Amino acid sequence: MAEPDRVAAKRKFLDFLEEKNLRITAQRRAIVDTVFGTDQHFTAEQLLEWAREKDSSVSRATVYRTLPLLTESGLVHEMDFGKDYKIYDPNYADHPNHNHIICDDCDKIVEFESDRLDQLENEISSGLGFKVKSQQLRINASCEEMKRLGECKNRGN
Amino acid sequence: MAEPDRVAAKRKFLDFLEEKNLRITAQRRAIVDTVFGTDQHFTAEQLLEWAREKDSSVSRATVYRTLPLLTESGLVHEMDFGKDYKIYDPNYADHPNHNHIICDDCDKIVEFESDRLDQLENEISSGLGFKVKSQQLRINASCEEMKRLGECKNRGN
DNA sequence: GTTGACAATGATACTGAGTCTCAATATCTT
DNA sequence: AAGATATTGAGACTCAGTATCATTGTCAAC
Repeated sequence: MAEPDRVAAKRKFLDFLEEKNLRITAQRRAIVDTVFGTDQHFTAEQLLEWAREKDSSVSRATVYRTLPLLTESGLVHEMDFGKDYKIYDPNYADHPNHNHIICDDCDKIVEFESDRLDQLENEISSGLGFKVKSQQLRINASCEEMKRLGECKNRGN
Repeated sequence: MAEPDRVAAKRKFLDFLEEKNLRITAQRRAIVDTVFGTDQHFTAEQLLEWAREKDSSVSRATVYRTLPLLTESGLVHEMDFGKDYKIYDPNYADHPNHNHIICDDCDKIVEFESDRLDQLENEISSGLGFKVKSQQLRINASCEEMKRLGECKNRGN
């Protein structure tokens, strides 16, 4: 969340490109600057829009081509909340394995981490004969009740 | 999983339709018979194909119209594993709140339940000011390691 | 600094799951 | 049997994401 982390993440991604002998183009720069210039979740379409503000030549195709590189590098997390589009999370490097609560009332997404949860998942998986590669706990919830009581506690997204 | 449960689920759904003043048509019968005649996970397109074997007049539109009724009734569970199609689980009435491990190697899906997990989820959610409406833990895993050791333990799907 | 191999690009056609529309048909009530 | 209306199938449509391809940009070798 702090500025240095973002800068570090950006550098890590540029290193990642270099390692794979991929070129650092103006469009990729615009996309990467956008991604690591926010801590908000975003969709591919939003990323296109934002990146175009930095470099109007960025095309939809390039955004969709760069997104897999970002997730492959481990710096951005791709998430599927059952909508017909995917959501990307640029905070993943800082908070690996975090999970999400989606409020069905106000569409806000709240992140949380839990060591107990991670531990439980590993226990269950190995008990079933699997090695966990990734996990995603999605909780669809309602803050309606909370609103009734006052402010809903979530911090937006 | 026993036969009586399937029959019960089917009756529950027909009651559900009646309560909502919805009609029991030949097409819906074919769809319902299909859904509660298997314990396999299925996609909308698979359901269409199977239902058409019972009644060739079943249309894609009707399948897509009936699916939300099935999930609304609580007897079928809709799941999203990050593919571009949804997967439906007719075992939900028997095993509410169960979760899934998807093997990235062989695409098999294994179900599991955990009271400890349910409890932990509720704790976390209410701590954050939410009331859980539904939850879905998806674990992407590998049985590659398990295969190396012998048979992978999962029971297919 | 030219050159050339080839990575990367944008425009656009395409895919495929799921939705919408609407005229025709089936169901249930009375 | 008749009317009110829920339901239907066919097919047009949507929209996120993918594939294609001719053109352009990058970088290493010279």
